[in-house]
Amino acid sequence: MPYRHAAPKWQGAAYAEPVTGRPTLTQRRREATRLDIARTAAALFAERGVEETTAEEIALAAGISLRTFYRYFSVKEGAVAPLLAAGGQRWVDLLAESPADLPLREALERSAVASLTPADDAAVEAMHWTRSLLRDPRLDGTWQRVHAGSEERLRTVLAVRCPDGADPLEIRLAAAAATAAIRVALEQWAASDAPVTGPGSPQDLGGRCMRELTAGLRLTAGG
Amino acid sequence: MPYRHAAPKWQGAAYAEPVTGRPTLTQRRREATRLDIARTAAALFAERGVEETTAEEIALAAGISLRTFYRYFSVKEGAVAPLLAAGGQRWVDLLAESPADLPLREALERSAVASLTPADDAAVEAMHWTRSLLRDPRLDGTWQRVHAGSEERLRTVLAVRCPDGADPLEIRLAAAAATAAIRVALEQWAASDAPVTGPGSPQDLGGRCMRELTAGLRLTAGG
DNA sequence: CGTCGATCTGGCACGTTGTGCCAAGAAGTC
DNA sequence: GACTTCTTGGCACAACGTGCCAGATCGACG
Repeated sequence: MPYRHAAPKWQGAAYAEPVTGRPTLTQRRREATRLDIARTAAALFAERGVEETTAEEIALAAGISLRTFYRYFSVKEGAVAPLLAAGGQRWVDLLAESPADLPLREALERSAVASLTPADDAAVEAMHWTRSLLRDPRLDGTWQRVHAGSEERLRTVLAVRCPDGADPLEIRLAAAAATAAIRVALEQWAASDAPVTGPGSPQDLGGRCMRELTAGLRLTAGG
Repeated sequence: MPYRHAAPKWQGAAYAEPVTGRPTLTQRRREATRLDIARTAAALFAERGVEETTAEEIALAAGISLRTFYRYFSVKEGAVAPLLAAGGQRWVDLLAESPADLPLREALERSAVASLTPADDAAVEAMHWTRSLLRDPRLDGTWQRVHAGSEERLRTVLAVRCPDGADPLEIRLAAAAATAAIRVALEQWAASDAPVTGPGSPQDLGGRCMRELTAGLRLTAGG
């Protein structure tokens, strides 16, 4: 059950992205609706369980039709993916922006810890949703899929930063191991009752995992 | 969609497992049927794709009813899990049996490589099925789930081998990273056209990945 | 051997999932 | 305002996955 996410074809001339500034109004409205649905679904899933929540209920609660719901998310369980994937997205973005002369292992660790440090209320909220949602085994698939997406994007960024002749296997391994480290840190945190900051927090556990890992991975690129 | 696998309740007095020898005849027949379905499903999935294969077709081809199919596998895509999970099962079994005085990182690497080295025709067959099945994105979820299962079982075995005060986070990380390494090796092999032995084979790539990893993971237990 | 209890099986009904199709409305361009 | 492109929701529909029930089958025991 792939997450096709009802990819709109922004290839038409009409909704072309303006050269300057951000995406068009329609695009932003669409993204807002997407997040609306995600929050609605998260609330229902956390309150009454995934199994006991129908796609129609989510749609109705979000003020849209069932058919439209499936245009935003091709799978019911995937409706909460935007909340679960936000951190991972930030991670690869930060890594891509980090200074090129920084040793790769350092860049990886710093960006990971930074992405696990909630920057605003939305990030704190997303972490709490993560903790709630991870209690439902029916979202395991979504959780795995989200990290598979992170892993792939991370692989791309790593490939850019690494010397041209880098072994693809090494890159894949580094991306997979690093993603697994973040996942483990989040799972461990979610299973505990630690707050989002301080000892036992995601950035604490994540930092420990990443250090444990990068101490051995031969990521010799960079400074 | 959790894999409940229609767990039979072998708690009744009737089908109690004999103290000696293997499981009862009924149990073995059940396992055989399970593998039958798995092979049938794999053949259909590989031939015509997961999307285009209905659960009823698998059931019919395997000589059972649709209802019975769902008693063996609660999700259509999960029907091939036994084939994909065989290697991982062997891995944790080998690790659990490996000598206790062997350094953990050595034991991990050796058992991993051994489990990736096809021991019989069935193992070779399973590897070829793996390669075929990994081409269908609709089996990504099953693939991830299989490794999630391996990771959990590996965690259990590692916990037994590690000193009592071992950090749970460290154990989880090691299990996750090692599982990811094997997964990457298999994915890389499946994407190539390398044979099941020699350079580029699963045990070759798996060994490289594990060495890369264990060189850094602080698995200081054992000799 | 035959009885008994537990399990396996298949058929049916049923709610839910997810998609194709189409017409109506809204957004953006000229 | 005319035109194009995209979004929306309603309908129909195949497939999915489960609860339920009656019949067959298995294993134990006397």
